[in-house]
Amino acid sequence: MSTLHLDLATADADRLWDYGPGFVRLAGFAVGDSPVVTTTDITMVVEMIEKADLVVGHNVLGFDLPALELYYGLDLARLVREDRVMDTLLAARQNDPPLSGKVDARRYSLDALAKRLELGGKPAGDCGSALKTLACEFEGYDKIPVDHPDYVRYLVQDVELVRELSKLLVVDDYLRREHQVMWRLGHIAKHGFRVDLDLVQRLIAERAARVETLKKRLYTVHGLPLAGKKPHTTTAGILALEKAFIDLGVTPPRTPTGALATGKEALTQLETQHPENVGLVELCQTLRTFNGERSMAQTLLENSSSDGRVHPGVAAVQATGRISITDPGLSVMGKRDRGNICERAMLLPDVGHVLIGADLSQIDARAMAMHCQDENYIAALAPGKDMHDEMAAAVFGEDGWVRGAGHHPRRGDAKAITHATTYGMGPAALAASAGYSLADAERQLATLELKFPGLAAFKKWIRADASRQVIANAFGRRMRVQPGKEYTQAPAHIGQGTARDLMMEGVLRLPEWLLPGLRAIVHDEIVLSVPEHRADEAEAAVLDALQFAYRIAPDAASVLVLADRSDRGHDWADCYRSEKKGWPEVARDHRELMTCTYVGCTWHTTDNLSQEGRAA
DNA sequence: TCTGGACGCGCC
DNA sequence: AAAGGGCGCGTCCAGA
Repeated sequence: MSTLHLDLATADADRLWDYGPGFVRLAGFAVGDSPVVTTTDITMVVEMIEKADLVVGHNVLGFDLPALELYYGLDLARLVREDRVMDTLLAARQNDPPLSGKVDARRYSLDALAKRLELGGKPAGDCGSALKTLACEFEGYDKIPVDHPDYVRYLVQDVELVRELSKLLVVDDYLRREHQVMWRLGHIAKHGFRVDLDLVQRLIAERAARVETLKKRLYTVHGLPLAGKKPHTTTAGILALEKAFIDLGVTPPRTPTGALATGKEALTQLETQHPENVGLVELCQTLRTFNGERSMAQTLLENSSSDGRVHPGVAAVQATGRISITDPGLSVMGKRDRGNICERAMLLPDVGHVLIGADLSQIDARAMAMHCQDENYIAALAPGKDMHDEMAAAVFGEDGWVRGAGHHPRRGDAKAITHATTYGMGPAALAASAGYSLADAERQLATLELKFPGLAAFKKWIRADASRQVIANAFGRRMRVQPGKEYTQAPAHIGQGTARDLMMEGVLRLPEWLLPGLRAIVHDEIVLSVPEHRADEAEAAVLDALQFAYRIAPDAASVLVLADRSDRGHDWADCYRSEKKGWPEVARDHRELMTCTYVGCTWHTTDNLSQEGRAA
């Protein structure tokens, strides 16, 4: 068995996808326990990799091997298919999972791991690491002489660290599966998402104009400063705003920490409390409009490569294992709001392609059902049933609901309660968010416990289990729970983490010809760009992959995983035109009209039309 | 000049 | 005793 430990020295890592030849500058490798070799003969290293039984490296699946695939034709698909890659970054996260939040964001670098495991750290320079120091000195990672002794020493040390680290990491079945998963998701970064740069430019200009108007209004009417991107959140702006509120006869709203509250909630509350105060209502509305201004178009532009595409980062860094897509953050693009769902119109299928998509139905609830094995809960998720109707019937009774003839009148309330219970929401918060009395909220949560005893028992068990700090989901993903937060985090991690792995099960079941078309994963949704003439076939394949029955143990009851497909789109927003029937502008056909007569259309507004006509 | 925290927006 | 989870990004500010 020959194991090759690998690390590359490259130009700026951010430019992996568009730097061009010369990106990989120096390779360091060690076979087994033999000394580390460094070389600029990258072709030779690729040949060594293809001969090795196992290639080991830190983030090799996310960086080094894709670089060698892109620039040197490495057959990465084969390496992964034959289980010949071991990524110590993936392994480290499974071995020692991260807490939620940002606290653990820097715990998994090779440096940090080496320090934590006492493998001997790296000497730090002026700019941080030794490598950064060199990059500073020579003004660019791609300007460091490849024979610089510090550069070579750094690379040698990294390969040695990888080798030592790999000896300490446990490889389990989940980790092996995770390598397959992350290789597949790697196609999202590799191929990128095509951007409508003309539309991006137009939206940037329109936003700038709107922001200017808002700033001027706050300046002339309320005496706020004009400087800054958000004057009302600067020190001077806050002072002026406090004065404006007092002048308008109200006490300035506060956040829990005592700062001036300028958020949606506080402003809406002020408006409802003082509807007759015209000046105040105007101020609140202006501030809310300002808060709502986002710069997604700017972000897309800044992350676009020279190929006219964004190549986002894709990683499983979250405490639950959920997939983060960043730079740009595709998972946080507009969807629910009429005002910003058209952000997705900036993302396009490849030329000659259409975008297709599907989302998993109530996947968090199904994940909970699998784990808790509650008969009633599983029954509520049976095919043909509407889960929220069933939950409504369980909590509120069946009065006023005729099965098969429309939804339960309190379906919407039940939806919130189901969500609340999975995440451990208490009666007070439920009452506040849903507008119930405390007693009603208490009764509803209690009813839920009675009707779904298995669910209640499971939550109790997993909370206790979390006292060991690390819990595992049905697939074997290990998830860290913060001590003290077991009550809410433990069930939530199971719901989210298993939902994630069910989606990844679907990704693993996708036929390989679809992988180059992968464009985004948004937790329970998957988006692909496929050739228009193969769209039927692709949609069938995606639904087939995403839908299956799953049992968490040989003797457990199986639960179905079901998916709904979205529309074929000529841009990403276009995929939701039937889901958002009331918003005609979601459809690309509508957006291409010169003008429209729909009241409330967020595309054909007078502001937009006055720019230069939207339908170019 | 850079970085981390706070805040507030958005997504699931 | 009570307890809503997980994120990314832009902006501003304080502190190094």
